[in-house]
Amino acid sequence: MNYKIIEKDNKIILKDMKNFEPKHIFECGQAFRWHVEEDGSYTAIHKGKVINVKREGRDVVFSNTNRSDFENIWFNYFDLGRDYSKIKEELSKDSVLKEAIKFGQGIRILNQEPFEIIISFIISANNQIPRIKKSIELISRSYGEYIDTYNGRKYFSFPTHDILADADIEDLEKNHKVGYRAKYIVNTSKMIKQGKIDLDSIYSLSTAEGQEKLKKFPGVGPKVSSCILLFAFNKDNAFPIDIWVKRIMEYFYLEEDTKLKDISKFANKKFGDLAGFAQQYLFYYARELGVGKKNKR
DNA sequence: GTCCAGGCTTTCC
DNA sequence: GGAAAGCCTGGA
Repeated sequence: MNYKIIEKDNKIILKDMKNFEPKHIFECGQAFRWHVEEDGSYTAIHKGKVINVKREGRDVVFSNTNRSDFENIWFNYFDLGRDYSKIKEELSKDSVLKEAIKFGQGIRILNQEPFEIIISFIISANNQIPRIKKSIELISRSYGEYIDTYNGRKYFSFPTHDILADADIEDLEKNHKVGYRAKYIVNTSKMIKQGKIDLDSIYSLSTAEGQEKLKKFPGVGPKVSSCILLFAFNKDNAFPIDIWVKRIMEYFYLEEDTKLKDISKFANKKFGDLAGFAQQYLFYYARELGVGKKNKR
């Protein structure tokens, strides 16, 4: 890797770390549990550990952690084994991506926990990011376990599929603000609890095969399954098409009202194995620009 | 078999 | 009042 690791005072510091910008990573819509602190750092919980991340000049500082957890948990979570300079160089051959990467140069794709991501993206359908975050927080507080307090804020683990399989649908719907998605959450959790679909088996499947399997869950369609594959199962060629990506793809590459399947085919052909990374740069770019609002018919 | 319209909870702008 | 990281159902 292109950086040096220093450990001190319950912190891990990566010196001269490139391609790592907390704002880009945590606000490109892939993760919903990162809380921004007053000093611009971000705090979240993953695998029963609370961590705080901050960029300080040329370095990135990880607080409330140690060498062992960093190597065993966070190295993989933050995708630190991957060469993002190479990915950006390859994608920059396309002029649109070259511009998009200027906006979100510090984006990385996190490796998150499958069950939490499945439920999070079921909630994301026809929803807004602030509200998605709120629902996930409420669910964790009610059904997860208290783990730690950091900077005055309590952190709770995301509940297991066994817990959510037995949750009350009306309680989720009303008190946790997920609305009609509540039954999808409970029924998906039940399918996993009953062993109808083995999540671990998806790691070794192709993207297309994994997508077919995930779409068996209620509330999971083409877009949500693509997100799950990209953000939890390491499928780099998955290309989730939400309203923003649809707009920006039509704006720069295709005509308006292109069918989702055709956008998908185009993206896979154009970006190939890097489609997932391209999607993240494009999504961030589209939202920064507000593409589509001005472009709308 | 594919395609498409309409409905869905609630919050945010 | 419209839109929001869409999906499900029913009918053509």
